[in-house]
Amino acid sequence: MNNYSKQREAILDVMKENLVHPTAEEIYQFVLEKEPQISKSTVYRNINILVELGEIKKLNMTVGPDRYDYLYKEHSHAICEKCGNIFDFYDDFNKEEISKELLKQIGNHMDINSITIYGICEDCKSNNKK
Amino acid sequence: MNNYSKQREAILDVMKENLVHPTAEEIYQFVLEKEPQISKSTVYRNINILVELGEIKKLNMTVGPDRYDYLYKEHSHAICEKCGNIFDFYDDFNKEEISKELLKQIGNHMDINSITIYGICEDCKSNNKK
DNA sequence: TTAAAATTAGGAATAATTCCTAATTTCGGT
DNA sequence: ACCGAAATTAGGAATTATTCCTAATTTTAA
Repeated sequence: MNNYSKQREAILDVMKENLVHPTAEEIYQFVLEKEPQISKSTVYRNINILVELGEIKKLNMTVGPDRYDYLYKEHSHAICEKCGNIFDFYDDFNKEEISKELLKQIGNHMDINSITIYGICEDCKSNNKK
Repeated sequence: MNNYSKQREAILDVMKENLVHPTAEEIYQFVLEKEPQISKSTVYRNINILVELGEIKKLNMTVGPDRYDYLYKEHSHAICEKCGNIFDFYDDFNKEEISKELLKQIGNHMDINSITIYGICEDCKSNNKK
């Protein structure tokens, strides 16, 4: 795993150009413009490889399909569990500190990749159509 | 939405008895023992209702299907992105404080439901079969 | 330049979840 | 307790999201 291919390049380019947390399907649609013959399985396979390589990040959604993010700059995410909106969040609270706290509590080291906050956003609170 | 049904009751009971973060399929299997005629769609529908009612929490997984948790006591989760292991995490770092920070950054209120940490656990680090 | 290894397109297969419908259960008012 | 309206159910079909399979093509590295 890790040979060059213009398809994988195009997918990474799309991620760099679109900082909008696209779904796999949306990435596929964007990439089609650059590589009209690309197949969806290639998109999925390469997304997974790029996640594995740490080039992009998978955002685990409560609502709808998972989303992906290119980390041009280290940040975390706050996700609305109702509408799926994602708010970028530049950590002031510190991973190292939380990491130490976590270690104390679960008696287990963990390499922290990200901290995600799940909640209900302002709009969903006011448009409360429950 | 919100009439009594023994099926929904049984699902909530299962969640209270099994503090193991089951998947929807696992919940279905557990509930079958109490309600042998229950259908899977009923399980899915009621899981969603219980999440909506705030009785149980949905855990958004990186690997495998999503999991659910009954919050017998308020806590957060640290999830291994490789093996899917979930570590319960009793917040010492304070939601209120993070909430204020978030507000400053994204200029938007949000009711924080949970904070989830994603990373790679000790075991996956050492058994590094990448 | 060439053989091995990796990647691809395209579509089939699988997994997870939601939707549909007619029958049953629950609820609220009397 | 009875009755009509509203909610819920079982069962299965349908949909959505993702992975897997295969033969052909591309990339790599000697």
